[in-house]
Formats: sequence, structure tokens, C-alpha cells
Amino acid sequence: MRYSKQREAINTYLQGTTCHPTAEEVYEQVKHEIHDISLATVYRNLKQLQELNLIKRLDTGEGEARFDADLSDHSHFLCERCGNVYDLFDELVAPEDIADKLGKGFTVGRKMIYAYGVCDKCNK
Amino acid sequence: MRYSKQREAINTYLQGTTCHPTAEEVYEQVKHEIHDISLATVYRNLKQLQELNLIKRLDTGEGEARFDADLSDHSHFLCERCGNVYDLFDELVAPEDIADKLGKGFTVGRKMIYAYGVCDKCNK
DNA sequence: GTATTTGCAAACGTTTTGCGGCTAC
DNA sequence: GTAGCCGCAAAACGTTTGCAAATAC
Repeated sequence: MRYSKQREAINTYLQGTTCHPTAEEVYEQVKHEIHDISLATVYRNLKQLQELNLIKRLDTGEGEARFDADLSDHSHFLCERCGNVYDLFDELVAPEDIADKLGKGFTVGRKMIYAYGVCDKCNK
Repeated sequence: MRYSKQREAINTYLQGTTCHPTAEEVYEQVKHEIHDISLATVYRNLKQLQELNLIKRLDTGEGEARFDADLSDHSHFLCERCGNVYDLFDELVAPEDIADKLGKGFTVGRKMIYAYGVCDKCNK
């Protein structure tokens, strides 16, 4: 894989944020630095970074994917009122637990946990 | 809400299957019974049934949503080789546990757990 | 020099919507 | 009679792709 300032900028932005942006949001942010970057390039690089296991893709059910550079085994909480996505670092279930419960012969590579509700700020 | 034979057929089909079909698959199946049903009607009714909490929508990250009439609190395992979706009925985490771990003020309504790997049949 | 990446525009697949006609009640 | 539903076709949406020009090395 060859260097490109576009990929560098996308990766750097994702590494430095905890806000789980969508592709569109990544595009808007990186545009501040690289004015003529295209949305297609953002999508292409997000896909490559996923394949290199440098970022994770979150399919939260909102219609558009979100991206997360934090590779630690954690879950996400989506506030249905404000739309914020919160990290939940307590490991809730280990992949091995899931494999055990599925039964003999199953191999679990990864898991995604999404919780939905109302956050503390919106509950006030 | 008014009765319609289309909605009835969609709901009946979903209640009677455990295969987590996509909208397209629901359409293909229900067409056996109602030959001139349209895909738009399937989508409209799937959305209504969701809103009535009669079915759940699964966003597995495959690009298309799947639908599940089993409302019990369970998880899903997707085999990345054969594409099958398996139910996992052992309750892995309770919503209350998640709320506890998020902290004071958070309310968790529902959660979705998706595990990915290779199933017993494909592992042979 | 050449293989990879880019921006652009067009295409894609899934889902939603506008509309005029039909149906439940 | 009328509000809600239908089928159809077109639009909308997020995402991917084909292409010729630019870039990394």
C-alpha cells in the first residue's frame, strides 16, 4: 500500500476523535485540511482502513455507518433523543462465552453490542 | 389501524419462520400467496409492524436489514462462510446490567448483540 | 516507468415516497 | 363516505465503481 495524504488525514482524524463519525462527517472534517478531497476517496479509504483492521465500522441501524478507531473490545450506547454515541468500555461478554453458548464447532471472531435508550443528559 | 390481507400475510409468514429473512425474501415468499403484492407494500408493512413492536429489525451490517418475529431477548450469530443467521437464546447481558455500567441517569430500552464467525457445519 | 491513488460523475442496491385508485369499515 | 391501504413508478439515500489524470516510489 502506497502513502497518500488523504488516507493519512482520514486516519489521523479518526485516531484523534471519540465521536464515532459517519463517512459524511469524516469528509466534512478532513475537507478543512484537504479542500478538494472527494467523498468517494473517503469511502475508499475507510474501506481500506477497515480491511487493514485499523478501524471498525459500526452498523447501528441509523441508516449510515459510523467509524471507530478504538479497536479495544468495547460496546456502544446510542441515545435515541440526542443521537450521541457513547462508548461502554466494560467488557460485557467475551467472544469465547458466545462461542461456548453457541455450542461445539462454532468459532466467534468478533461481536458487536449496541444498546439503545436515553442518556443521562437527556433524562434530565 | 385497518386490516389488510397483505399485512396479515407478511406477519403470518414472519411468525412462522425462524430464518430471519430480508425484505426481499419476505416479498418473494408472500408473493406465493398474494401474487400482485408490491415490494413497497412489504417495506411499508415491515415498518409498521416494527413500530407496533410486533417484529424486530436486525441490522447485521450486510447491507440489507433482516426481520425477526421472535421478540424474546436473544442474540444472533452470523456465519461469515455460509451466511446463515443463528439464534442465541442464552441471555448474554441484561439491559439493566448495561444501564448500570453506563452510569447514573442512563436508561436502556433495548440492546442488540451480533456475533460473527464460522458455524459448526462450515468448520467441518 | 508503472502501479496505486485521486476526483469526478455515473451507477448501484436498499428503502422511501408521491400519486391515483381501491378497500375496510 | 372517508381514512387508510394498495400497486406502481420515481425518487432518495448511502455507498461503490469506471475512468482518465495525478502521484508515490
